[in-house]
Amino acid sequence: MSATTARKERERAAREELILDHAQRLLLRDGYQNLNLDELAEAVEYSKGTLYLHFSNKEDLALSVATRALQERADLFEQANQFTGRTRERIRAVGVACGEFARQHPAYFHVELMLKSASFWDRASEERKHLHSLQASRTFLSVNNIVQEAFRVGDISKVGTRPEEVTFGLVSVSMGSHIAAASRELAVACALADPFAVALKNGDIFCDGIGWKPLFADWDYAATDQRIRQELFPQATWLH
Amino acid sequence: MSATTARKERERAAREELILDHAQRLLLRDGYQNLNLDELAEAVEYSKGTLYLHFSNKEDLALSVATRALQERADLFEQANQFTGRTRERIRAVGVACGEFARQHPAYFHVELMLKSASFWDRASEERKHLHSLQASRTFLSVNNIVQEAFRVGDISKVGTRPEEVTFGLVSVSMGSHIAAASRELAVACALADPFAVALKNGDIFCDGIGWKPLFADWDYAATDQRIRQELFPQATWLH
DNA sequence: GTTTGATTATGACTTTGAGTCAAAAACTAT
DNA sequence: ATAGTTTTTGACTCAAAGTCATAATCAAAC
Repeated sequence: MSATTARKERERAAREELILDHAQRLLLRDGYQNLNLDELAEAVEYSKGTLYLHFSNKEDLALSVATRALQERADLFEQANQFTGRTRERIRAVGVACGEFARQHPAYFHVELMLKSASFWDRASEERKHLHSLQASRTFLSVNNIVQEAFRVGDISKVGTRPEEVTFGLVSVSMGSHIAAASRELAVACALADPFAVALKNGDIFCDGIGWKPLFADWDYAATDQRIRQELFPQATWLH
Repeated sequence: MSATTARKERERAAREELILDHAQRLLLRDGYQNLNLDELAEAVEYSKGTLYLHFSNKEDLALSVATRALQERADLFEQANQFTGRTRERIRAVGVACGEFARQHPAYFHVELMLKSASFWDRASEERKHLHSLQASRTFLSVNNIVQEAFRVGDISKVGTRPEEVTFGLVSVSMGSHIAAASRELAVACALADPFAVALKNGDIFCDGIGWKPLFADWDYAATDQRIRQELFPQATWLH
């Protein structure tokens, strides 16, 4: 690749990031339905045609926004995987990372939900779909690795249950909690103080339920939390 | 109200059901984005204008489809509430009802997810929104009643936890499991045999986690299941 | 520094489908 | 049968996604 082509490639990538930045902002403000490509073109100061040089259609664009966020999430998960300690402390680090991500990206779960609509996957390009599933695998493996090890070292010893079932449960609890917390009506009905904390708490209950040692009552997880925050998120400001 | 007016009202209601039936079918086949009102008008053999005599816009129509399904769900939940036995057996009856509903309405969770998109609630009519929240309350209360009683009789004795938090957890686990199970990729990665059974299993784990007595290991829940199926769903055919 | 051919960007245009409303059809009461 | 009222219609408007012929820009050769 010549020097010129390399520069062009860089410029193209930068423009794509610019488009994604604004698309994310508008998506967050208006939702997918009301995302207007004429307005987006206006915002990034390129023509609508140029948008289509990057993305094959609106779904493809939205999927890319979601994938970029998912990548950041996967990065956080893998970082959390570096945390040292008992396996249950490590899965907790992933839980905290997940909450931290949700705090920083209040719209992410909305976007992810949007992706569950079948029509999306019909229209998005194969390439973007592949990139998305790559990042999805990274988050899945981050969790599953820890669960596997927990079985290996005997911190989980539930007979008749495969590691993947536990991973599936953890993902379900986490996803469900965040989605449910995002539903204002339910959050109000349940008088939830901190919708992010509730996902962690539900995770604790689930882990206790499968008997993942050390159980919540048998360990100082407040200390673990503090260590997680110091080691993994030293920059973040913790209000509680 | 005169006899004529009464008849007209009946006819109008019947037409609305007809529209909702076909809308549900097309929504299931094509998703919300690709639901075409011209095609729907064609299918129900009324003009497009007539659709707008019933629903103020496309979102309003989709919300109505969702509400109708939710009503059926709330009916099942309230039926399940009649089940007699220990509180944990009763919550299990609700769980089975939830799974039975998911089996009968494979699209429901997709539609419910769609509703989480903010733009929906901006455009739907106040009346339809109210009807929806009414049905949502019914399902919430069905679960919350049992949880309250479990605290009252001492089957749950977790200090520092309010009943509503437990209810929120149960809803999260159930919703999360069904959504996660609907995601083909994850279900395949985890090699799930029965995506419906997994929601129940996750519920068991969660209940064990909060120490809801009798614990899963201390009671013959297979027998409870059989009783639930005989008493609540005698008509259904059980493959397992 | 000008020409030329290739690449890239544009925005006017096409198409699609949601939502409207004046006119037509159907119904009701006298 | 007729006049007045209500209901239904589908051609129309309008907004926004997606296209593509043309314009602008760029890179290499002379």
